[in-house]
Amino acid sequence: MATIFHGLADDPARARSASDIAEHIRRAIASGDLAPNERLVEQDLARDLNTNRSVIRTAFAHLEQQRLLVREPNRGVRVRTYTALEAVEILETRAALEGLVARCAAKRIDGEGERALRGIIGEMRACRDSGDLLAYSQLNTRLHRTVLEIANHETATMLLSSLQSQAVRYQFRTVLQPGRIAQSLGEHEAIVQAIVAHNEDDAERTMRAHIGSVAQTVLAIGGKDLTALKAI
Amino acid sequence: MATIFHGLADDPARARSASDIAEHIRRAIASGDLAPNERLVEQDLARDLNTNRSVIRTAFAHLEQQRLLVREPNRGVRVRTYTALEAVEILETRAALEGLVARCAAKRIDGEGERALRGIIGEMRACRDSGDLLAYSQLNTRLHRTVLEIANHETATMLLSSLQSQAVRYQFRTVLQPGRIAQSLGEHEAIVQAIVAHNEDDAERTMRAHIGSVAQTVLAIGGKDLTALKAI
DNA sequence: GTTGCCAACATTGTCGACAATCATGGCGAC
DNA sequence: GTCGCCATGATTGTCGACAATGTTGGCAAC
Repeated sequence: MATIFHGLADDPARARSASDIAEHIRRAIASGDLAPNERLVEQDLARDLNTNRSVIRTAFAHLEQQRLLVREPNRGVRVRTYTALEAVEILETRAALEGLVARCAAKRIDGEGERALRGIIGEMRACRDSGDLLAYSQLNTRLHRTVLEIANHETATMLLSSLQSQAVRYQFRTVLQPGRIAQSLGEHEAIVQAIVAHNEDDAERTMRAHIGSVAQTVLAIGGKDLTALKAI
Repeated sequence: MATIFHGLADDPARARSASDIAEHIRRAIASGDLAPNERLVEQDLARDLNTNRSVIRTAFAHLEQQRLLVREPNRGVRVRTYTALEAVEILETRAALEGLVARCAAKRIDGEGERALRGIIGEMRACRDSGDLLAYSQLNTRLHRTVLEIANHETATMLLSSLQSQAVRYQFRTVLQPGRIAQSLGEHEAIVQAIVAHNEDDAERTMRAHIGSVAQTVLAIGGKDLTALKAI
């Protein structure tokens, strides 16, 4: 049997911790090296990754809790399959949670946070003008993370990161079609405007509208080939 | 050293699986037998619960992901402490998620679901008249669970159960003060009415108002002695 | 040809032993 | 008397071996 981790088993000599292994497997799932429903055998992974079964087992335990793997008793674990329905569910849930976060951010925003948000919006506008989609996508991630920091809502942050880790099962390709960038920027501007104005209702509403818009785009592009939850 | 699980180590001969052990520890935390910040030693638990360290370790891995335990590298795990701030966060997050769930329930409700919800409301009214607080509290749990089933939203259900498992850290005492039961019933009636009318906006709004009301009650009663997230 | 049983195999679950790491307390130097 | 170092002990992290379990394939009976 060929190794499961083709080129991924780099530096076979180095020992790795359980969380390293878990991250490794997560990437393998994200990149498609591990197919949905594929079975993972503890002994094989231990050999391929130059470690032992205990480490693999604890890594599995973590990934199992993050719903990336499913365990069948006495039969080991499989890569969890995802459905289009589930993609929609994840986006709906993100909308609810990010709405809450935006609301908290609007409540707590201060001068420093306002400067940070306005700075990112400024850079986004530059990207729109230069047409740099990749940079825009990164700014997008940064904007959402900044809102999370301003909100300072540990519980929501944790749940959102859990959703994010499930989203690795989608291929990350940029969803930014021509035209979408302008719409996305407009939505982001509305969100920031509401937050800096301490307008909690508008903050939640615009954030939810934004993620709803992303969902529409994803579904329109994706169909069965669901791509890119990343660029929100 | 005395055993950590006083009377809890019932039937010391029976072997338990990792998930049994995890449930055991969860109860111990909920009941207060394990104090916040208390350190858990793998060897001791393995002895007290008549099992071995491997089982304890996998149980720890699960509880750690549920944020009931925190691990310090090479120092083992502790019972996670919770703060009043976190209690508020959990309620806020529940409100956001249950609002989403209520919305989905309003979208999908059918004749069978309507009968179930109306049945529960009927029983609740009987409890109000008879003053049976305990039965009311159980109906309350059943109502929320039924709404979850109608909504059929796996992702939100999972996140909510994760929040619930964190809430075990609060003492379960009934929060139903005299007078609160009438208010609670009114809120539940409004939620059910919105759901069966397929009114998604109202469903979300009333559910969020309801949980907000619970939060107020909990905070008013609790203060530092936060009790009873259960009776919502 | 089909069905049912049995044996061999593959894989997970369990367990104890050893190694690595961190905290604690004593001892001596200053 | 206080500070810093070192030895000791306690606990987690790692590892390999064995037991339990489920699966697969072959063989025989019908």
